[in-house]
Amino acid sequence: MPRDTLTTDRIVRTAIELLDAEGLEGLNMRSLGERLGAAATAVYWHVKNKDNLVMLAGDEVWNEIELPDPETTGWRTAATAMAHGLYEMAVRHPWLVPAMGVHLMYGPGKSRHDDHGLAIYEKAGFVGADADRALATVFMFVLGSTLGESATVALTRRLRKDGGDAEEQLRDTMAKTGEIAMRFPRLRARGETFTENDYGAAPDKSFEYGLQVILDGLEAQLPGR
Amino acid sequence: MPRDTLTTDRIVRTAIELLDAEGLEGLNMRSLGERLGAAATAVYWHVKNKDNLVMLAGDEVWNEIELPDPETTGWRTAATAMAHGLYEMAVRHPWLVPAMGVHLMYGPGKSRHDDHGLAIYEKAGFVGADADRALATVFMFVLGSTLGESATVALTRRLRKDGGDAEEQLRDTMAKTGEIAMRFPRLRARGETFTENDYGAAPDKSFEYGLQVILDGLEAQLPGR
DNA sequence: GTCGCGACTTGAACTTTGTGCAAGTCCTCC
DNA sequence: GGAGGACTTGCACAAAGTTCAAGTCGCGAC
Repeated sequence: MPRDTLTTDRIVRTAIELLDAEGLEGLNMRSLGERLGAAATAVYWHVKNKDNLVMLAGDEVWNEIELPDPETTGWRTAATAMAHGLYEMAVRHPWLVPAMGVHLMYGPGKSRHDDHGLAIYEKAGFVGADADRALATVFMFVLGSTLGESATVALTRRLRKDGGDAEEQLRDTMAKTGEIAMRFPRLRARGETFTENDYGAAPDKSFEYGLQVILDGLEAQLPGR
Repeated sequence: MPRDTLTTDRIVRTAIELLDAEGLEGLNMRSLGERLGAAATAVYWHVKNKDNLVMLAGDEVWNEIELPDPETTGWRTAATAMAHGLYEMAVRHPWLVPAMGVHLMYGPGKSRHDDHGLAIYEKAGFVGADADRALATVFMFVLGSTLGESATVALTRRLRKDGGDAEEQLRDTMAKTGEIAMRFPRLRARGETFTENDYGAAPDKSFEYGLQVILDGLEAQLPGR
């Protein structure tokens, strides 16, 4: 029986927990070590450095996404399901998309996902590089859509940490946003319908709308109508 | 004649320069101070803290985007131009999109851009919340599309800073990526066409493809055909 | 069994960086 | 010319990433 030792796997899983709870800038090696019941620096034997750890974590989470079979449901249903799977995963791990802008993510997890995505669009009738482009179109849209959510999560976390006045500061931020918006006619027109959770409530509907519009557009590209 | 004093404006412009040159994690208050010819902490009189500075910078850059007039060119041309403007701006400032995932960006610059975007889609025939959704669809796609570029820039900068072996490490990274890809049938099939600058060359074409597909999809939503 | 070696862990220490603070300097207005 | 506010500075501290030399543990060879 080997000594109760750290493994890269356990480190990555714990890092993901910490990232989910504390965000990208909340993750630090000391608390990671504490959570693992080890010295902070013990991690460095298993993982090159923090950037590397984030990359490992940022690949691992792609494994959470279920891969629907396009044979049984049709490609469009499968594509929708996969887009939703990605969206929900990215919202569950709000550090992922920002991290993808700083570290090139690649690895078995993302590759598994990409490969299946290609399968779906090839099944739809896209050939060669067109399948890549179709996949990328949906993909980039989904990732972009989660940016706002990530920022909101990060903001509320920061406010909560700053002190008890999270509510007040959030209201303050919203007020300033609104005030600026008033200077622009179309934004002002919307301001009258605005509620403070505009950033929190709208995205879901907007995401679904955009996704279906994009799939419409892709469908129109297919040769067989 | 007032003393040659710092202004928020000059601070923000210098911060943008530094962000462009060194990236999000390369920006630090000491070198910013040095560049400004002032003590690092002098900045704190004008700006609350670093996060705040990044938010100011992250709003300012939106002013670089030209706003095409949909009356003279037609909405679709205008929408395409605006999407390109945003894409190029985001590539010029590769720290922007990652930062948008961590800080809620808002301010006069982004508002100006958003307002004009709404004008274009309203001109196209989208009414009320549909204009917001149409704009958001294109928008999120563009932002998502720049993520990969941002990451590549950040990676090469990190490699260059680590030492002279940037080339070697980049090749190493690519090799590992390829090796993993080999385990998945569709990725492997592509691997044979792969060149090392796959990440650098493909995006442009892919972006244009996706953008036009999305505009097709949006056009199909319009009542008057 | 014990010796040795490689796998793994630890604690101390160094460095970088964000930021608060008290003291300073400069300008303007009375 | 003095008072007060606008702005700047240097010092100092704390948080966090990382290195390193010195451990400790367990297994296989003799």
